[in-house]
Amino acid sequence: MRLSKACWQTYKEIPKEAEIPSHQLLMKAGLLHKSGSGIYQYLPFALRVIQKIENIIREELNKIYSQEITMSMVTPGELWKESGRWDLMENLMVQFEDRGGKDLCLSPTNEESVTDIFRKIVKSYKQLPVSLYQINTKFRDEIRPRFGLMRGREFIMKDAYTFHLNKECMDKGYEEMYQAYSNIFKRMGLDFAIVEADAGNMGSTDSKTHEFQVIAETGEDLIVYSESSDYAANIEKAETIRKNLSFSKDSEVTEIDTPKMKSIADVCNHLKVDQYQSLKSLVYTSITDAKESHHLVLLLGDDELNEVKLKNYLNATYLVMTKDETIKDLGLIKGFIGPHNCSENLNIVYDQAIDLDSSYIIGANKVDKHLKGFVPSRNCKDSVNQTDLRNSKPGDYTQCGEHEVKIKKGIEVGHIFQLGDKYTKAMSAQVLDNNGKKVNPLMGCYGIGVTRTMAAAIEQNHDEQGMIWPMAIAPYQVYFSLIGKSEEIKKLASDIYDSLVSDKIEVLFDDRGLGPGAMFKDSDLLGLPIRITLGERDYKESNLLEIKLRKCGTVHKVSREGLNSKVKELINNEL
RNA sequence: CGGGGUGUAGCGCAGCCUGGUAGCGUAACUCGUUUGGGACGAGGAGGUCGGAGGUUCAAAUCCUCUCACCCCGACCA
Repeated sequence: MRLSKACWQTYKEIPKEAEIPSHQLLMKAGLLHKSGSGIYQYLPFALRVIQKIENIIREELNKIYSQEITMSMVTPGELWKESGRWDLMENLMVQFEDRGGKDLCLSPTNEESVTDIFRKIVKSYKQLPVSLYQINTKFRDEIRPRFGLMRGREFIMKDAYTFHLNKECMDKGYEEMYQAYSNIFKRMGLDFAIVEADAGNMGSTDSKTHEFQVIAETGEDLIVYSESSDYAANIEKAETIRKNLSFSKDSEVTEIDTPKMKSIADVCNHLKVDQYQSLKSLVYTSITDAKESHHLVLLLGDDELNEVKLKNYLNATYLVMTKDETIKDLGLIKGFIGPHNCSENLNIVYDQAIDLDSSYIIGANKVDKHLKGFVPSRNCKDSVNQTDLRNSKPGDYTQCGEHEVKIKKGIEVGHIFQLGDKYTKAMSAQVLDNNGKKVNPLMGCYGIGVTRTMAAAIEQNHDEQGMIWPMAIAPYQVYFSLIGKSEEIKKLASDIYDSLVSDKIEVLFDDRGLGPGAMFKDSDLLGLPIRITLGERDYKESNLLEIKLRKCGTVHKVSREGLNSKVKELINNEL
């Protein structure tokens, strides 16, 4: 592409709404325009990146015999009513009626559509497994779109679906997809982690699910991992253990004065003990099947509650912190809440890290009083419920107790799930097995956020000057700038450009005649991996062109004859 | 949806408190001079001040309503 013919404009200033590097740089470098909240236009260079990402995905999925299809973006409401998600997802889905009053929606995902296709075609176990995918636009009316492409309402997603006769087959399909995903992100040149994840509403709790996380400072997810083993999990899911805590056991419970000390830090400082010698008492209200119940959640004083774990443990539809007035009604004093002698309307849950036979400082349920020497196994009337509810922390150990964990941030770009028979059952998709018996096949579903991956690649790879694209997904491989204005040098540059193109090198030729500074700034901002400069003055002296690598700044001087092979070598090194 | 904020030229901002000629930087345009890290000079162009209503002789500025967008939370590729 010749820049003199391109529709491209960079900017010196960043639109104020852009807060994170990927959004700022995509706007500044003229790759993206905003159309509305969470809705963007992909300009030519962005589209090239998107297409490269898509093609890598296609190649890897085709290898595992997944077949590409395209499902309609607008789907009939009927399908969603069949699966029961029409009402469930009404906040996320844009729903509307056609002129005849029939319900329609913009697809936020396509389990229903694909199951509908499947049940119309597949009737026999001999046709299984089936693997289908599509890459197209999704619309989710997110509660709060933000961070540019990171959480748009309209976005491009690859969604794949597999159908299997039994669990064994589903596991095999899952494993293939896991491998394909690993290959996809490897080929894109991204630093990523594969982590155990929480299934959310998507699957049953025992089904496998993993997330693919691009490692980046601006990531919204926390990844718990160990360097000495292959353990990695999203913090929502991670179960790790604390080590080297020494507890004591007091012989009796005594009340102590703690005037105006409402926080654990205050009380423990006052008593000169470590915070884990106390119990943190949190009151939560869960709603399950429209029934409300209240829970007192106990954690070691320096631990934090993981709400996802609590929600899963309680099998709750919603979970909120209990309102102040309800806390009062339950006979609790905020700031001095504790598990001793409290209301029978409260369900008490202990975190796994608590040693039930040791003594702790707890709130006394009296103003300005705490209790010392509370031992759960001794001082609780009823049997004690205990489960893992805390957030993992750096310095914890994996379950086996051998590997210390750390935490880093990631951006979720891919997620693979085992769905089981949820949709095939709801939508009566059945095949005959080898006994002639009707069975509901098991499903897996697998997503990659294409546009989010583009943003994540920038989050991971940029500097003060601009973006730094990995070779495999760069809009072009080479930025070729010409400094000079004589007719001879222009002719030479044009010939070089033509020869690069005919050698199948993706080159962006800056023939706009700008000053060198402006060209270099644009080049660094756009972040193509390789920059070639033909400078009239230098070339007359030395007959050499300059090759500079965006990522490391390395410079090579090459002759016109050696240029193409050197560039090809550099490209192949990075692919 | 709750809390906070912002809307003035393509982009970034000032002006608003204390009402009275619509301003700066940058980009874009023309002419000339420039070519290895966002060149310089000169000239011109660009605005329903988010929208509606109100107060006033007079509103970007004060009042009311409204819309859009951004940030913090629940959601997710």
